[in-house]
Amino acid sequence: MDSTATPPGPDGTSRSTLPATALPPDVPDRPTLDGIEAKWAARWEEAGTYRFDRFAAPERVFAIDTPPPTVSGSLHVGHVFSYTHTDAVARYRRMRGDEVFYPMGWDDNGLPTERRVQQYFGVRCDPSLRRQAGFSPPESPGKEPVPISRPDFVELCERLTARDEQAFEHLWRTLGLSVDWGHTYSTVGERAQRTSQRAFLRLVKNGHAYLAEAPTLWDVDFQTAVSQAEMEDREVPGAYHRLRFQLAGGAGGRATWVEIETTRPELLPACVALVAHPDDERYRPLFGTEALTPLFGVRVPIVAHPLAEPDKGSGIAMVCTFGDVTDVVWWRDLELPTRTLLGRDGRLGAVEWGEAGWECTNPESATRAYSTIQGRTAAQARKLIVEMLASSASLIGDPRPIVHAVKFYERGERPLEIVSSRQWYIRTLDLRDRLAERGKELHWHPPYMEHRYQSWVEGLSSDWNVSRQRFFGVPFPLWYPVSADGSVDYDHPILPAEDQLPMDPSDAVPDGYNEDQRGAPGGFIGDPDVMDTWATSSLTPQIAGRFEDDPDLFARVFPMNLRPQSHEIIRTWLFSTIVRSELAHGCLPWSDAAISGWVLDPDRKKMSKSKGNVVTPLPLLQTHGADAVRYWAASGRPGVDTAVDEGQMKVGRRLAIKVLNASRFVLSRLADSEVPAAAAISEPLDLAMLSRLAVVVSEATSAFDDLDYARALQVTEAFFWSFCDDYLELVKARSYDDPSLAGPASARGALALALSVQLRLLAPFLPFVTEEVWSWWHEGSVHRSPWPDLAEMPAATTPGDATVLDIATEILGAIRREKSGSKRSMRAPVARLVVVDSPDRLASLAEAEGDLREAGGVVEMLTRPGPHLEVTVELADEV
RNA sequence: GGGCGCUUAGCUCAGUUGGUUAGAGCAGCUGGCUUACAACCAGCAGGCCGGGGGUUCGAGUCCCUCAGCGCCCA
Repeated sequence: MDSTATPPGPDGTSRSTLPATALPPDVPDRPTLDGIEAKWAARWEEAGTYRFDRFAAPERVFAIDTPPPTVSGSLHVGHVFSYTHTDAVARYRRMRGDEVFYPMGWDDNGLPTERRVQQYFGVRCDPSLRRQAGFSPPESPGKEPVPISRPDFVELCERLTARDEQAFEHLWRTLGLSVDWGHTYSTVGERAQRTSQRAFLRLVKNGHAYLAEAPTLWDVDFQTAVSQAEMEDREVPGAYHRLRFQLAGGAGGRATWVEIETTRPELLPACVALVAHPDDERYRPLFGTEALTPLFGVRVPIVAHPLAEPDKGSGIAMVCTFGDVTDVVWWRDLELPTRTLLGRDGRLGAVEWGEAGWECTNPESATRAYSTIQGRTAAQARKLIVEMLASSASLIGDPRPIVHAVKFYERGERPLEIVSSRQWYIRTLDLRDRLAERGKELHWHPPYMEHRYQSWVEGLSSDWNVSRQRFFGVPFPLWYPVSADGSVDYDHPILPAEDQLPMDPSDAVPDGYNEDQRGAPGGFIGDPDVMDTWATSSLTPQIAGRFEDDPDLFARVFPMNLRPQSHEIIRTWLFSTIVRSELAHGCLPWSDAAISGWVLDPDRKKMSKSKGNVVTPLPLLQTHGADAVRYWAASGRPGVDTAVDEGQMKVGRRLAIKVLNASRFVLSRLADSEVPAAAAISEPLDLAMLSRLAVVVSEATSAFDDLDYARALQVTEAFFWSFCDDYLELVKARSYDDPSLAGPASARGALALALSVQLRLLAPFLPFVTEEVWSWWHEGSVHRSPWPDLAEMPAATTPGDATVLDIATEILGAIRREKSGSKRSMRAPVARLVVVDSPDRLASLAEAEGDLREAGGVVEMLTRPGPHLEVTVELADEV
């Protein structure tokens, strides 16, 4: 066996990848990149090149929990960017001998899919409807959306997402992701539903999930609850309104008014207290007394709470149920009553003034005032109530315009309201300290990304609301008993057995009941909601690893090694996955998290649909080729935002073409006879080149071990170009000589080894061209060949010592400079070359003299000892 | 308001624990078809390393401060 050709594998066994008899090489005359994506994508699939060995020992498994892309969203160049990073690492680990578990998932869960289906088919989900036998959607969307049952709606969602998944899979295969397509999952598929429902039931049983009626962040347009993680602040214009409240029983020379400032005057009817800071001297005398709301005459207590800000407005605020999250804190801490105003549709509901909870001094005038705003949206009501306040002299001065941060659902268009509703929660506040610890245990790449996680954990203010009032998603797998009087008993949910999962309670019937009893007194009713998409996405390790469905597989792949994702979903996906893993397994779901940056548009602006600057990836892949696009992506360092740069893709394509041509040249030098073994590499210049390459191998290896694929690429590429430009030129003439001589044999051996090593170093980045070239002279895939190792180098190689190559290259450069400066061809002969340098360096030079003279066309070469390098080049006269 | 990151050539970016004259690619300019490659090659030019202050024999690198950009959290 040829030692250059069969380096030992990482496990010490020899993995035969380079048969010694693969020559003469089957090298095309005009090698091309055209069509190699389709060709190799198909062959890799056939050969199962990236198939995961599900019986691999756990310590050999490298498992990747990769983001399932949202299939109903558009293909985005950002996908290509970050997935390439992960793929490069996956390919590296595979070549290192790991069994790489690299499944792909599709995120088809949630609102984006729901909306797309509504528009595409012209339907509307009505959860109160029963499944229709033999249902088929309208031929084309009509004017009015057709109401259909939840199971039917879900089926349409599945039908549409199946199509979207194909587009994504096509993209990934074109890009050359080395995923095992046999392990694909979807976040709303049967397996995901079962996993998600089972995990939820277990949380219910052990008390980590609970049902509660509580103030809930609510989007009035989507009419669904929203969790803290889906909420964002936006700066919007607003105004402070100064309102005068009469003090109840204020007499005897004391002030009879108090003035508050509010940005939400329309919530005045929902006012339940006035609050000031306990240390605020201005209001201290008022604590414990009461005031009357203007227009409505409701008595509200004046109370103290440290969250009241003395510097804000007049220093005293009105507490409403509920204007913002601070109101909720005050309401809870101070045990204030509830006066609910806003309904789920975002409009002011009916109020019986004077009745219990709405006691007031004059029900008649309160009713009159309220009738103006009842049924209006918050924005409409605000205008109207300001007019009324102004005419009743309760509004002091003009509203003061400000810009302030208001909470929005990240997909929403109107500010979030807070309504009281019944929701399922997962306890996260209790876990805060442990979650912070887990954040410290996780290896973050780059490390500073941990701050985002920690600040999120520190800022947690509520348990995780996982109920969503939507249709497409994973249903809550439970029912509630309906009492004899028709009221629903939420305190005693009916849980199914785990082997009944997945199930939809709007379709399934609990044991001991029959379908007739649905909704009837003494019967049952299904939970109408679906889970937050993150309640399912947070289980991707369990879904992909088939937790409980295949415990043997799960034990091999979990905990996983790598979670790659972008930074904006640290608080959602990364965080929630850690929560679920902590609750279910008491450990981190993965050891390392690689956080990629964003892709920016060519002008370094953030891409967004609304700006219309989203770049789609397929045209780029078609124009430049997959390897070229991957090259651009892999140049973006971990965590760094990177602009789409077609210039870089062109550079990548040139690199790929260079690989073709350089390989063709090297292999043509090897065509005539057997490839010499590493032991035949004896020329100092060849050994020097390999010394430098040995350094590249170790640098690329340690960079990859640190998940710094970009650095691995950079050192490899830099070496490759100098290898082509300098080393190949220096050995070219010698490599053409009689192969039975030692010099030419050494050159040929070094060329073969260097090419083999470099193709393997480049394989994670340029999987197509390296495989193409590899196939010219090897059986098997370069992607299953062993990662280069210093043990492959000839024994005489000294990593790092490349003096012979350095000095020969320097002098070749001087010769080229002279020819270029004299505007002569590179072939122009050098009549005389004089080199002055230290005796040591001259000795090194002597070892490469023959090659240098051939490469430079040097007729006569003289050397002289001196203090530093000095080169004189005398060109021959032009003929 | 608290925090994180960035600022180096016209552009995009490297630059390790402080250590020769700060690097690369692209773009630009000047040449060259050289039996692997004109989808190529050679060469040249291009920098107050954001501003200021400090530590040090020595700072792009460490500390302080200011400014701009981006992001996270409240």
